[in-house]
Amino acid sequence: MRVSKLFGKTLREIPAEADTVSHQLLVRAGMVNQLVAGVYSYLPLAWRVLQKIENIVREEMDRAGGQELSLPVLQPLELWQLSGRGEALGKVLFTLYDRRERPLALGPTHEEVITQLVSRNVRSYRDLPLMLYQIQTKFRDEPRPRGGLIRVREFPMKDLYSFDTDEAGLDVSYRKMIEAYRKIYERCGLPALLVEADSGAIGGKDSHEFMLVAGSGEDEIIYCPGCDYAANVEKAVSVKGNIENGAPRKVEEVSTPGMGTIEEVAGFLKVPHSHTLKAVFYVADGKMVFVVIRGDLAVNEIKLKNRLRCTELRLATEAEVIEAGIVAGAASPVGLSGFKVVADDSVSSGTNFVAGGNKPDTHLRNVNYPRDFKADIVADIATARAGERCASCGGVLASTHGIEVGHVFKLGTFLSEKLEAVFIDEKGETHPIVMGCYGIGIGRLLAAAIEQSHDAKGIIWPAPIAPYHVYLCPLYREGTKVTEVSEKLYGEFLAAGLEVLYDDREESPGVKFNDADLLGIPFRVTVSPRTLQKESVELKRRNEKESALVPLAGIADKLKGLIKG
RNA sequence: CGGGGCGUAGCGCAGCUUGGUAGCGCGUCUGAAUGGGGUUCAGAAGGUCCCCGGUUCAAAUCCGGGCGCCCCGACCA
Repeated sequence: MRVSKLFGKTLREIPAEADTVSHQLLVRAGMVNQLVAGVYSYLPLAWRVLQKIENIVREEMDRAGGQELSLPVLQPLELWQLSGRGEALGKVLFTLYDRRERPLALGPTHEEVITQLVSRNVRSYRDLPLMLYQIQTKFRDEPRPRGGLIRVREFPMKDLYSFDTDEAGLDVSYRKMIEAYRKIYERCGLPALLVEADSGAIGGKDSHEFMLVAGSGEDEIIYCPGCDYAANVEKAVSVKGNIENGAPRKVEEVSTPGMGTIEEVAGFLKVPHSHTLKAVFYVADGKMVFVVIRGDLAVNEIKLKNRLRCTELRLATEAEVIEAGIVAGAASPVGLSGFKVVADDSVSSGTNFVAGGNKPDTHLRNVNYPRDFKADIVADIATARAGERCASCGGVLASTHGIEVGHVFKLGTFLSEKLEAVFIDEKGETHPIVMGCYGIGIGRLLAAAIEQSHDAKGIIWPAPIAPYHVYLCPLYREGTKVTEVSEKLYGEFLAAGLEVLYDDREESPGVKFNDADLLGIPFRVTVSPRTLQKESVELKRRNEKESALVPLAGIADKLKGLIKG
């Protein structure tokens, strides 16, 4: 491709709208253009990268036994009501009406469609296992698109769905996919970390995410430097430890004038935070929930939501708390009734806690579970934090941020049950198909690759996904043989199967070099009177500082070798 | 949905406080010189000042309403 003809202009200045590095570089390199919030056009350079990523993904999916197909974007809303996930997705679902006023959704994903399709084509255990995938545009009306291509509302995504006869089969498919994903990230130059994840609105059991560790990442990862434990903070667990505070004593009331927060109460009574119990109030699907947790810990709303099995969960407003007759600042489940009480399992990790007295300015000492209060649910609902102990090895947990570049789920049978995707086993018995699903956002992978690999000058593409292999850069063409030689080289490179960006513009060396760096093409070949004097060209790798003179003869083959290697 | 910011030429911005009909840099086009890291000089084109309404002799500027975009949070397969 000749740069003079390439559609897309490079920008010197950083676009005002872009905050994230990958976003800035994508815009400056003339690769993407925003149409509305979270919706982008991909210009030729970006399109080439997307296709390369897509092909890598496709190859690995095929290798793992996947069969590619194409599914509708327009989906009847009923299908989402049938699966029950329409409600869970809520406003994320783009909806529209056809001319007959029939409600439709733009597919945010395709589990429902594929399950229905499979239910019509699979009858027998002989048809299983099965892996089907598609690489298509998905639509999600995200509450807040951000970070350029990191979180968008319309985006290309690969989804593979596995169908097995039993859990053991699902385990096999799941492991195959994790392996395939590892290869994909490796080929894209991304050191992705496998972390345990919450399965969210999609439901199901096991779930893992692949994370690219990056400061700009939206997700917090809790990991253990001492072992291989790593989890999304939504899911992460830690050792809460036992709090030694003597044998249970008799409850006594203490006056705590004006003391409301754990900070204040603990300070006033001169006890550590871990010797207190904290009460937090939530509204789950419209009902007040009373949550108790040890004073030094924080509630993890995702865990809480999962335990409550509710669709909507939010903190109760001050007015709602008062309305419910709760004494904010001095509340505890002791002696209270009429609320659903959820306790973090830390309430049984110690004795003689300080808790609210359910009277203004009053707290209780020596509160013990379960002696003094009961809970409807006792479970881990705490947020794991860096500095706490690892549940697997006892090491000290650390925290970092990451960009989610892949997510795999063991769906189980809930969708196949709802949509009646069943098979008949050897004994003639009918069972729901056991499902898994595995997604990779292609555009996000592109953005993540840039986040992972760039410098002050621009993008540094890993060769397998670079839009072009070689940037052919002639200098000082007028009155010299540079043009002649460059044109010849261009032809040779193309003939050798190299992907070449040929900067045939009348620009100064600075402009060309800076554009070459910005676009991040792995190899730059400079032709100038100076190099031609020595029958050579200058070869420079984008990711290295030094360049070298290389003889003209055989340069195409040499490049070919370097790119393959 | 809550909080904050922004909207003026293709891009980045100034002008708005104190109303008088728009300017700078980059880019683009023309010409010349230059020649290894965004080169210099000369000239030119390019604007519904986000939209609607109001105040005024006069609105980019003041007032009201709306829309859009970005950031933080909520949220987010």
